[in-house]
Amino acid sequence: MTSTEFRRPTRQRKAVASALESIDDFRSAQEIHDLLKQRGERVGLTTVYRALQALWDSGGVDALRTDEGETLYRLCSDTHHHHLVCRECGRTVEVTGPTVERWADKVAAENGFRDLSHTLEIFGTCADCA
Amino acid sequence: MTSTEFRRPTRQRKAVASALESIDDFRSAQEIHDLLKQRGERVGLTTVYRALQALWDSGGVDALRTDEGETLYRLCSDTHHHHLVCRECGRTVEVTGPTVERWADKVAAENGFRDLSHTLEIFGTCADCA
DNA sequence: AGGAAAATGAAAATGATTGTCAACTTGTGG
DNA sequence: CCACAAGTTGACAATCATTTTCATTTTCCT
Ligand SMILES: [Zn+2]
Ligand SMILES: [Zn+2]
Ligand SMILES: [Zn+2]
Ligand SMILES: [Zn+2]
Repeated sequence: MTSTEFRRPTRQRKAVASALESIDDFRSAQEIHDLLKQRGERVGLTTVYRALQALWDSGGVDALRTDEGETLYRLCSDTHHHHLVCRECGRTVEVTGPTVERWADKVAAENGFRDLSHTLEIFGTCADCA
Repeated sequence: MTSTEFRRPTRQRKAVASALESIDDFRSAQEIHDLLKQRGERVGLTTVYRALQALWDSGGVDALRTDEGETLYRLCSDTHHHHLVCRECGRTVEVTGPTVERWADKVAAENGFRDLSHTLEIFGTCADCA
């Protein structure tokens, strides 16, 4: 059950993965595509979308939805965590903690819900941008 | 600073507000539009979008983003809260609690972030759908 | 009444994402 | 070495929610 990897590690898929490794914050599929173009890697936009989707499916990346409806991706650690995102510069910090996890599970269980998952994003202005 | 109301309470805006009052769960702009059409209220889709946007701006409604990129709206209470959403039937429960609020503020402050806000949605399968 | 500001809505535009499909690559077996 | 099948690619078209445009209508105020 090692669906973490592509079925076939093609040049294009490796390029997308490599691009993700070279950046720290969230980027859109189109930005990844532009980055690859700058590097001279010729990868179709459609393929970038598919590669990111595949990485998401396999849990290799984190995805974030902007207010404008864009999906941003970032290589993520394998532990469950959430994000602190700066509204100004987009800087993100991974945050973890049992507190919120337990609270979410508890309140859901109290309402008879099963098979839980949750999304949590914290937005603010970081120290540098304040 | 009573921006909670429309600048002008037109027939169309009252119709949208009325539609929201008649339903408990989240609906898309298009669904609201269809509902109004069924009621015989003639309101343009664009106007429905604008009315919902205005209600959101003024804090009168809650908005939720689906995986498919649709924005759903629901009349909401005026207190800060989050949602427990059933993946199957879409039933939603408003949940509140200081625990998660304090945790979010604390972890953000620890990282030097200011002017905070956050989004949190819990998904699961409700008792009826299990 | 009369003019300005606000609001409406039909139609066109936007823009991210997905679908299509012919061409291309890779792996396997004969 | 040579098909052949399955996997993959990418240019292009299609989708689809939402936004823009802009001419027309309504509301508000004097
Ligand atoms: Zn910042
Ligand atoms: Zn969590
Ligand atoms: Zn349910
Ligand atoms: Zn909260």
